[in-house]
Order: sequence, then C-alpha cells, then structure tokens
Amino acid sequence: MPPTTNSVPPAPDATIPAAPTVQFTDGLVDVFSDLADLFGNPRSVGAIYGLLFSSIDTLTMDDIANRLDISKGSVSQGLRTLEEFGAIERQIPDGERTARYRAKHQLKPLLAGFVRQRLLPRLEASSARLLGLEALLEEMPADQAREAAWRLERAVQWHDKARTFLPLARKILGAG
Amino acid sequence: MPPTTNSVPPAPDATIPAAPTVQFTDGLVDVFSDLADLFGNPRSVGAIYGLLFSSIDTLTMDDIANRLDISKGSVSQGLRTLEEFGAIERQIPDGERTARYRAKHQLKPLLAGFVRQRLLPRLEASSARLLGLEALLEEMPADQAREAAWRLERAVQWHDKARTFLPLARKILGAG
DNA sequence: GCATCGATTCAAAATAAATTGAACCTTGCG
DNA sequence: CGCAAGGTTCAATTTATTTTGAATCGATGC
Repeated sequence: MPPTTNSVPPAPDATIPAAPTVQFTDGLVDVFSDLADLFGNPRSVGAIYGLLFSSIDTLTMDDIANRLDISKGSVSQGLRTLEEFGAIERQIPDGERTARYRAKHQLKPLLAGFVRQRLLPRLEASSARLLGLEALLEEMPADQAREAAWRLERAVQWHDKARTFLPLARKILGAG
Repeated sequence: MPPTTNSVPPAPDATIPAAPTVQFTDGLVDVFSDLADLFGNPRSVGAIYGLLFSSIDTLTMDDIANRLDISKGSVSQGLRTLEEFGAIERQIPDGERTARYRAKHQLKPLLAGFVRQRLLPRLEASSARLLGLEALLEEMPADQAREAAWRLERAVQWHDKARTFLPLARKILGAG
C-alpha cells in the first residue's frame, strides 16, 4: 500500500453518520419526482424541487447537477420551470456571480404557478375550440343539430366549471 | 367513363349536408383527446370518449376503430379504461353477441373514476414513502434531524390535504 | 366436439417526451 | 476591446409511452 496515494480513505467516524441524511434527501427527491410525473411534469423538475426542499443551504446550478447527477442543461430548464411556477427563489449574493436557489416551502406558490402556467392555458384552448364548434350547428340538419347542441353545451359547462374551480382549489389548498 | 363501375359517386344533395356533423364529431374528439392528454391519459382514451359523447346511437368496438382509424387493440384497452373510470356503459342487446357502448354524459363518474383509479393510488404511494422516511430521523445528527423533521412534516401535510381535498372536489364539480 | 365470431393480450414497432452536451450568448472585469 | 465564467439553447440521443396486430382466449351455436 503506497503511502503517497491521493485517494481519500474513508474516515469511519466522520462519514458514516452522514448516510441517513443522504438517504433522507434521496427519499424526498424521489417523492417529489413522482409527484411531478403525476402532474405531467418531467421528473427532473420534481427532483430539483425535492433537493432544494430538503436543503438547509441555498444551492447553485452546479451543486444540483452534481448531487442529482443530471446535466446542466436539464437543471437550467428545470430551474426555469420552477421559477415560472414561483416555487423557488433565485438570489445572487453581493460580489458573487453565480446564482443560488432556495425552495419556497409553501404549497400555494407551487400549486398556483402550476395551475396558471400549465392547466389554465390548455383548458382555455379547449374552451375556445368548443366555441368554434357552435358555428357548425347552423349548417347541420335540424335533428342532428338539436342533439349536438346540448352535448356541446354540456362540454362547455364542464370547462367553465373547471376554470372557475381551479382558483377556488388554490384557495382551499393554499393555506399550507 | 365505364358505366359499370362499383365506386359510389358523390350524391351531392345527400352527402354534403353530412359534412358539418362529421366535423362536429371530429371537433369533440379532438377536444377530449387534448383533455385526456392534459390529465395524463393516452389521447386515444379521450378520442374514444369524445366519439361516444357525440354519438346519438350506441357504438361497437369496430364502429369506433373504423371511425377513429385506430386499432382494435387500442379500442379494447381504451374502452376498458373508460369502463374502469365508470365513464361509459356497456350493453349487449338480447340475442346479439357484440357489445355496444354509450357515454355517460355526466362529469361526475368520469372525474370520480379518474381520481379513484389514477390519482389516489399514486398519492397514497407517495404518502407511504414519506412515512418511511421518518425512521431515518433518529439516525441523523440532531441538528440535521430537526431541520429534516419539519420539512417532512410539511410534505406529509400537503399529501393529507390533497387526499382529503379530492373527494371534496368531486362533490363540488360533480353536479354537472 | 369443433368451428366461428367477438374480444383480449402482449411483444414488437412506432411515436412522443425528456435529457444530454457542445455551441453559443451575456455579463463583468482587467 | 478581449477574455472568462456562468448560463442558456437546441439538435441529437436516449428513454418512456402508446399503438399495432398477430396469436390467443372464451363463449356460442351447430
């Protein structure tokens, strides 16, 4: 065994106690990855949020990429998404050049941002499409038009209900 | 032009009026495909529901596969999903062998089925995972454990809130 | 029994989505 | 300026999901 090796030998007393903390973070990262996936977001977005959520200190892009073992590109995109949602905060300490990130630990911003950025736009696109179908009713034979009309109305009602419901949901859930 | 051709020549007066009705159905199929996708289901599931939703008559598997131009396999799977959600009804008329399907035109069964079949199981899996992390707290250094504990509690609270909220949402939305 | 029709299954193919990483901006500083 | 560090973009790749369709199942009637 060469005495001049560069490798860092395991320092039993110092490093072993860290393992549960690492596992804990990994667990939260996994849970948030699953949640992101459940709601139609890339798992990496959830992973980044989970890591920030579990971190005491603020983290840089490189910290995140290294810890999660994903590319800087993914981290950049994921952080952008989370910032658009309003789920995290960016800060650049005075005199430094690299940005540091922290998670907001409330549910409300995350939820509200997700609803605003992802859900509502698509719901509204569907609503608009439905309204466009109304014009067809006049061109249809009368008997078919009658049947079509109430189906269309039903679908429009759903959309309206969903659109008015989402802000309400934010309020009910948002207290956490 | 051979007078004995088999091809069906367009009968202007009879077929042209049908076009708007076809367009109408296509429109609903598209909208429901988008909604299915928005909620993490295959587009074909939405397309099938949209077609049934817009149809006056009940349809068979073959009707659906032909009209949407998708394989019987996809239709079989999509119909199963929709039946599990409770969004459609299957019936086999007396003396016939092929099943016929109709959409339930209420939002409630569709929503409730989706929540029960897709959302809750995954939320509960996450909750269980979080509880498993509690055991790690005891093995962590005290200062880290304190920080970890309230983060974990926060995440658990979200899950609990979401789980109790979903049935409520069903009630509020379900009236349509 | 056995032949047929309707329906389901699931491995393979096609398609869609996420991730990578190298090229490219942008900013701050000498 | 010109350089370098930090960050972003996006075409190419990898990975995940959906769809297909041939094989199979199961029920019905002969």
